[in-house]
Amino acid sequence: MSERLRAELARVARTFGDDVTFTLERPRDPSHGDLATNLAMQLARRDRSNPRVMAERVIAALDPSAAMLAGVEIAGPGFINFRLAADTLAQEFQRLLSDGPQYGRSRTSEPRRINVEFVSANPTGPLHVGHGRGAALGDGIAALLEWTGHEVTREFYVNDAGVQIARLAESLWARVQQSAGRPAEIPEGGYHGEYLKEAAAELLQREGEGFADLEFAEGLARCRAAILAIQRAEQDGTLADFGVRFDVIASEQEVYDHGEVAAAIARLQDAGLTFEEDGALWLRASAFGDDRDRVLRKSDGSYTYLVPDIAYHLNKFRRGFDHAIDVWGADHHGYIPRMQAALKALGLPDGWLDVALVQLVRVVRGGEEVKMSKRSGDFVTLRDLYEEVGVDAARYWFLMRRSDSHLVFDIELAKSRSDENPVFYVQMARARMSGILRNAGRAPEDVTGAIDLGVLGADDLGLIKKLTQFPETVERAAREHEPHRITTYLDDLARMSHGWYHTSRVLGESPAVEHSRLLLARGARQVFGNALTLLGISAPDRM
RNA sequence: GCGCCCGUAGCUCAGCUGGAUAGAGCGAUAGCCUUCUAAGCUAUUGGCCGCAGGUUCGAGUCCUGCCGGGCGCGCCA
Repeated sequence: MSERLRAELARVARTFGDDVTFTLERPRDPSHGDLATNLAMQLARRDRSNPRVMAERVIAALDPSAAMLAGVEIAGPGFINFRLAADTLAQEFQRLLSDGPQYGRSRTSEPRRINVEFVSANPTGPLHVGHGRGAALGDGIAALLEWTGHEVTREFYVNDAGVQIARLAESLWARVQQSAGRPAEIPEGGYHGEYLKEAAAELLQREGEGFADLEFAEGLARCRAAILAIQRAEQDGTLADFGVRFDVIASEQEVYDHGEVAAAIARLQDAGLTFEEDGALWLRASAFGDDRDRVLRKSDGSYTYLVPDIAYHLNKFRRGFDHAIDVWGADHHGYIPRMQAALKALGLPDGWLDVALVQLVRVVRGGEEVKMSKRSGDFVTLRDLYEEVGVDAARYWFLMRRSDSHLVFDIELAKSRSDENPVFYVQMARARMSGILRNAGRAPEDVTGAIDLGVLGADDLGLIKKLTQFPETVERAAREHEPHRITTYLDDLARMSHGWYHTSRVLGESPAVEHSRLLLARGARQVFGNALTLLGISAPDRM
């Protein structure tokens, strides 16, 4: 809605010189008009002149018809406040109705191919609550980017080549031996979980008793493949039931097998970015923004975790992505500088990789914290969580807060059917809109025609304005990679909708009012639905 | 010790590339409503935006130092 005015202001700004940035925003106080700019103050700052005088010059240069303006005034220290032509709001609302499920989508002027990598959990156990937050965030960021016109690939990276998976295979082999009635011990640093006993029993049943008689190397290799398949299937199932699907599952082992790890090392060496010391090979990371240099190849000849990770990111770059976003747990933040240093050293564009961090989640039941201990058994898996509170509540909750703030997940509250539960509150607001249309005996898409703002009151108009802010909210959330802006918007919209529901009767009003309010109910229902869909949350017509 | 994140109302948190008088929910207090779905509305209460400087016409927002909390600082992943 503000784009034409912004363009016109930009044109005027250029006539005063081309290096001026300005904002155009909705003032908090409605008496300040529909939109306000600080352009005159920015120009005055540069020229050391009087902002109010500058504002007059800006206004004189402005073409009111180009921006559909009904009023312009100078206010405060030099703001220019604009009032839009009365039918601007009605026009935008009609666009909401005609765009329907597409409302809120936009086409960026710079569409990019973007890879969003998230969850990427080790295949050594079930996904926990923290992975859930990463899943909701990554999927939310991906959806936002799609909504604004980017081409997005959702990717999951499996660390299937490290020592963790080797320990897991050894542990499983030990369980197989035990199942076959032979003495065997879980190795040092191995996995003691019950699920390995079950996996061992299954394996013996499927492969026959002779499986336990295999030679150690062969048995281990098959245990490794078996446990990897089991864990991957388990994680994929958990994510699929959570509504998250990946386009690409990338494997660390394949990065090795395809020679990419060796190639990455060679490339770093050829570029003179490495040196040898104490029998190890080091990366000169400190020359590229890291605090210190980092080991690439240990003195025992094996690689550190960093190397396949570098190779993997090069692989993503080679696949033609203009931009990559990684979602990591906040406990890995110390890893960012060395990754960025390596990519910079290899000549990737600045800013190519963006790392979004998710803070850990504290789970609370009632008032009591649920301790996350694998040993004690009251460990809450992601599946446990959403089977108890529902996928909708879980996804909404994970996205309610900025990802870099700590999140308190209150299971009792997320389960409750009350207005204290934000998810319920939002879904209820939409269900009420559906209810109005249902009582009117009208399908939403059959409520058509023009809205008449003249017959409506302040609550109606406030709600309409909020609805028409949805597209800019999506754009901003996408630009900042911040899905929580959508939940915050939904919460505001729900509050306004519940208020409207009580003050503004629809059915039984005069035909003109009833018609316009039915249109409003349809529009509100649409925006709620679009926003919830974007976040992967259902939008039921009845609660 | 060094680095990163956080610090906003009693609690949980928003706060738009620096903008006009810092907001919401919950809680508390008072009243209203009893409904197109019961979880609704209004008012009141509540803030040295961690502290101290600085930059700016203007700072919750940017810079510096300090305080408090979390996390990370391995030839682990």
